[in-house]
Amino acid sequence: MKEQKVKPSILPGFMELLPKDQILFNKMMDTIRRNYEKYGFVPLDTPLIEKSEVLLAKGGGETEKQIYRFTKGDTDLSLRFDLTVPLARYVAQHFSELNFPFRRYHIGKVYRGERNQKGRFREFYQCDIDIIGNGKLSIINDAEIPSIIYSTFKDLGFEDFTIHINNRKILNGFFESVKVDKKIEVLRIIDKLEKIGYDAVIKELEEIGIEKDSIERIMEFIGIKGSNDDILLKLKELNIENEQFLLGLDELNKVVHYIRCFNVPEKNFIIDLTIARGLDYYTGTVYETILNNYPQIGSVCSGGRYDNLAEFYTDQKLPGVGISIGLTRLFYQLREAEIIGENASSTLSEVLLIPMGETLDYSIEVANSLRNEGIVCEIYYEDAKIGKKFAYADKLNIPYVILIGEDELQRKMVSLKNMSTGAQNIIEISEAAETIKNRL
RNA sequence: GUGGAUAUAGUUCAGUUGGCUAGAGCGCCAGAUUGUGGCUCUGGAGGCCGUGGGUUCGAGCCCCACUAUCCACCCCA
Repeated sequence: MKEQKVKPSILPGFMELLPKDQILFNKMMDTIRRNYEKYGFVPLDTPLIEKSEVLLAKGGGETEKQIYRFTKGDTDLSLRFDLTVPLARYVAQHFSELNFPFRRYHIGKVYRGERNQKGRFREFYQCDIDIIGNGKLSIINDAEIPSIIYSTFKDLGFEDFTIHINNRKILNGFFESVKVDKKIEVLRIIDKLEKIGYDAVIKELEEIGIEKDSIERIMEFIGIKGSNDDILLKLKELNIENEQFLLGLDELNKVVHYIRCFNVPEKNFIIDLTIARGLDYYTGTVYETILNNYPQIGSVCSGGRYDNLAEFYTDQKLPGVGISIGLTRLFYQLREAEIIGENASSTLSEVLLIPMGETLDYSIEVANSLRNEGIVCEIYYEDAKIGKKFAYADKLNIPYVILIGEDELQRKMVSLKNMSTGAQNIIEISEAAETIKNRL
């Protein structure tokens, strides 16, 4: 009788990686963290689980349906579905102990119980930065955010990407000026322009009952193209007298000005009147970042300005601006597109030490010396044929092997083998360390 | 929540109009004179063919139900 085994599997929508991918993933996360810290953001970590009353304070259908919610005893618990709501709670709770503007970054997992789909996960990492002001927050912050995006994606190894920038006030003001009241619906539709195309947008606008005349003006408006200065000029020349519109245009002018001060190249950011962001809490500047060689991936980093972060937890007026990188999705899609992962290694080890015969004591001594030099190494302790030990180094892509037998022990030296060239010679430990450190 | 597909070895997939003991690649294990990996060769392990019912002399294949997974819409990172 065979024992019945439990099938090893994880829930759909949860991603776990093999070592070679996890190493890449962690490198990306380190790069993002380093960039966030470079701009003076402080780290924050909050519980994965929050009280349901806290997470659900805002109410509203879509997110609420996606929340993982359960009870333990009498406690009503929920898994966080983003990092912004916990931030709001945190800032409201510790308001008196924090210094404003509060600049924090937060890298962590969030949970959404959605129907499964390609590139969509139920558990995924978000890498957020937000700047929260007490009462007010300078528009220059809105310009610094793209600078951080630029620096980060540059460091991640991308050259050709564009940060699309828009301002909700301009959109809202414009809609008011053409007498459109279904602003949120219209925003959602024009946000889809890139995806569904010009004609489909018109069709959808007709379907929700927008006047032909208004549709024409909307399409004309979102069709405004050109350089950043061109667009700013064209917007001004629309001569719209709406207060919101003019406020938004003024903000956008300042944002563009200061982005240039931050030395973000002109080719890496563009005013794009079609991006709106679905989320209804954005009130000013909004961002989306597109990798130009892979537009099908969609936005890899998005965010914007909001008026009041923590209105459900405090009377304090806390405006903020922030962005989020969906690292899990970004990584997944980069790997799917075979942009990364080509020559990935399955280990961090730079060298494998293979002891032969009674040389373990000496081998450990060698490993100690190498590690003191900052070299990542491991020793193969198991009893096996030498061929199997070399095969281990080979399969893990460990670039060097150090072979330690009786001969090496006697001479207090090591045999260093370069696994890609096959070259091998007996040298001093210090010389081996130098060789390994100097590779590439 | 709505719509559409799929389910065979660890994995990716074959499997003819229903017919003998269900196959292949990759991976895994072992070997090809025991101080040398990749390449090659030889051998081996590994399957309730998603689950339950039905049709049939006979079902991996046909029918029904269930379950699971995937894809798209909605929404989002």
